Amino acid sequence: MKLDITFLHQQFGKLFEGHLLEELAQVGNYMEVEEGFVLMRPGGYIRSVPILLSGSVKIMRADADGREALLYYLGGLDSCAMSLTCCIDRKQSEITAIADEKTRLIAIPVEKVEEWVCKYPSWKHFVFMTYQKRFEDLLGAIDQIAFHKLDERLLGLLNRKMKQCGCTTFTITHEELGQELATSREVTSRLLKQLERLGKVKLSRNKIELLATAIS
DNA sequence: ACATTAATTGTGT
DNA sequence: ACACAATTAATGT
Repeated sequence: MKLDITFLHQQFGKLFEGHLLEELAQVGNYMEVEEGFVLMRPGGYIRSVPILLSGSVKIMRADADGREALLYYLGGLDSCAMSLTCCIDRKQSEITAIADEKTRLIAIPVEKVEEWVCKYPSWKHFVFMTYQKRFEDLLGAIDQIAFHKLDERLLGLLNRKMKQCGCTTFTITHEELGQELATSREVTSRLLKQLERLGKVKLSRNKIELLATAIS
């Protein structure tokens, strides 16, 4: 499917100047991908920079345990800051990008991305804006990674409670537990659920049982 | 036993 | 953090 200039005007008319739209129509590559489509994985080279038209894309990074940590979502008329940095240095990708739903996007060849930064003020502005947005998202992601030590605090708290009452099951809600850990109920629920998967703990309504494997 | 409500817990963004 | 869905306990009829 080739790009229609009228269509581009509808989407980007407010954002980009006319000449840029024309070039976009020439070199941009329109794509539609289904949910679950892997747009990029670690180690892959970046050949083009995407701009989303609709849908959303999850950007993840494998953490130390090999689990995939969510960095941020791409949506709206977003582009990907990682692509932008990587393509300038021709570096390999350090992230995984997966379509989170059916997504339409325009892929732009890397040469043009660089060229346009000098040529079109509106493009430069767009690039800066996507950096700014992603930076904010990343600050949020850092918070979540910092919580990695929280599961240990939770286990410690449960252990202390166990010693106090001399039994392995407590009557307590996640809400109350969250307050003791100075965190939200949701975070506590998720942490407890992980501990349950690891077989450290058994959950039921208003009740938490500390299993032998978790006692220190 | 069944319906209704409230509280707790789970999940996606 | 928030919104919403789902589940479970409690209560009234």
